[in-house]
Amino acid sequence: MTFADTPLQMLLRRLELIVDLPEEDRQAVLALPHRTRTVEASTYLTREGDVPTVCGVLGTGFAYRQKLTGDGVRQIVALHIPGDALDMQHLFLDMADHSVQMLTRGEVAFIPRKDLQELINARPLVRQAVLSSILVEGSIFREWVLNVGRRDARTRLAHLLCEFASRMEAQGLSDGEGFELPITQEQLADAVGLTPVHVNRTLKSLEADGLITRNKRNIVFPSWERMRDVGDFNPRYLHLDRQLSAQVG
Amino acid sequence: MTFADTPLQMLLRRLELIVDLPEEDRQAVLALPHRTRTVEASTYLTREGDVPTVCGVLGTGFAYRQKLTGDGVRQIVALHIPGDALDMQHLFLDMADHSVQMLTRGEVAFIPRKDLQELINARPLVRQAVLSSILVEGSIFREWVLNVGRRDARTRLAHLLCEFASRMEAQGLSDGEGFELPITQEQLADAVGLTPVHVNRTLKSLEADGLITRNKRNIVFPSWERMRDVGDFNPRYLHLDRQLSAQVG
DNA sequence: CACTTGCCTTAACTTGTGTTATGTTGACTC
DNA sequence: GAGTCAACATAACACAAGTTAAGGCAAGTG
Repeated sequence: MTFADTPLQMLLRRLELIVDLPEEDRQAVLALPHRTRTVEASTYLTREGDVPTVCGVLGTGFAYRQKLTGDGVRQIVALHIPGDALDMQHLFLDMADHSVQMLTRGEVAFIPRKDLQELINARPLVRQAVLSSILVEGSIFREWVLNVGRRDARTRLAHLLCEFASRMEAQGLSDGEGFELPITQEQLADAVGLTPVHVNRTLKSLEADGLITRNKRNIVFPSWERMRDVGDFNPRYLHLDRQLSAQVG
Repeated sequence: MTFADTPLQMLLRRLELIVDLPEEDRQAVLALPHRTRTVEASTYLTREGDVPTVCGVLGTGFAYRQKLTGDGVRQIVALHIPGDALDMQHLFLDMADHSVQMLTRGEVAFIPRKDLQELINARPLVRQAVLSSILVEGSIFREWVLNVGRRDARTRLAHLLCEFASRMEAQGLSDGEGFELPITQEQLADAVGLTPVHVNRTLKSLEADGLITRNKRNIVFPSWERMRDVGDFNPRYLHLDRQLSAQVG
């Protein structure tokens, strides 16, 4: 685990989880114009209604996407970990339909959208990798609809924790069973469509049943298998296996 | 409204809602190899776990995407109307993470996935249109997470009806205020994450308040404005305005 | 025409989650 | 080291939505 990687290196690593890239493509990704900045927790990277001009890439720290109902009730619709691109979802759209906000302080590389568009236009394999990762995000949104629509509080929370752990591990950011979930219970509630009070009850119940151990915001699964069962978690929708049959040409 | 259009013509119309295409690109879309078939209601077009090889395009009729929890509870994660492509979401993925099923009988053109991939590789503007439509679908998924996670039954149902009406109108399939929603209350329940009984209660309450008029499965909004308010509906997330700033090059 | 079937409707009762409110803890500040 | 603040914790109560069950109705079918 090399936490010293630059955001673009993190992005490249992510893309190479999807497709093998020739050296020339790898260099082209790393050569993308960008400026890297450290941003504080709760900084907005994109606001609903904005015209997207840059695409942020998370090097360190965490972020989330959120939407609001007409009377200001929040729903978090995605959580992002280092290596995630934060504005691919707006890559070809004229106006942001949701906001992106930092969950923690972190390092973000901002790539002009135009350069990213040009890169994927010029390089079919990079394009395939980027498009695949966009589609995987779509798959995660669908799973969230299912999670919020059809699972009870306990299952829903466990599912979210499993997803987070899986993704961290796939990106090489988890050393096994434990991980830090740097999120308040209120934010957690907004991610699973519950109230903070009920999230608290439910976390305590998971803990009482020995399914998780908490120490501040550090969470450990004593048994992955049991968590997987309780959370009705099947990682298929994360498409973590390398994409093969989709090869271009 | 020309209902006699072929599925590919419907698809082309959809793409041209997003970007203007030169004649050459239009011909290329229409020349995509395909076979068109009439399929019965509840036919599966894709099953979770399938390896995607074709991409269906709806010419007539309606379809939906669904996922199941581990104990078989269903959540419908998308509704599709004529002109929608039904497997763009799997265009670069190796395995289907959800199922696609016909809601009604309808005409579907099946395009080999490979040919579609080649088309968008070869033609930047077609690519931009297809990618935009994939991103718009992603935006709709996010709105569904918000809808199911944070809105009460009444608002949630009204929102779904507004979305459906808007999309039908954008595709030129609605003659104004009324439309047919060819869906059972049970399916509606699975789309909004409620029980059929509660959907029934809620529809009746909307009807009692004069917000909708029902006649079999035909629904009329006496006042769009009031429905929009009750459903907390802002069509921004549908990105119905033509995409301009995203022009390639 | 009786029979089935799928869908809609309604009612009585239950429950998971929301609401409101108060208290506790630990970190930070002046 | 008293004061402030954000986050977590807990309890009592309320209610929106779930559950179960039964009846109605229209469209098919033999």
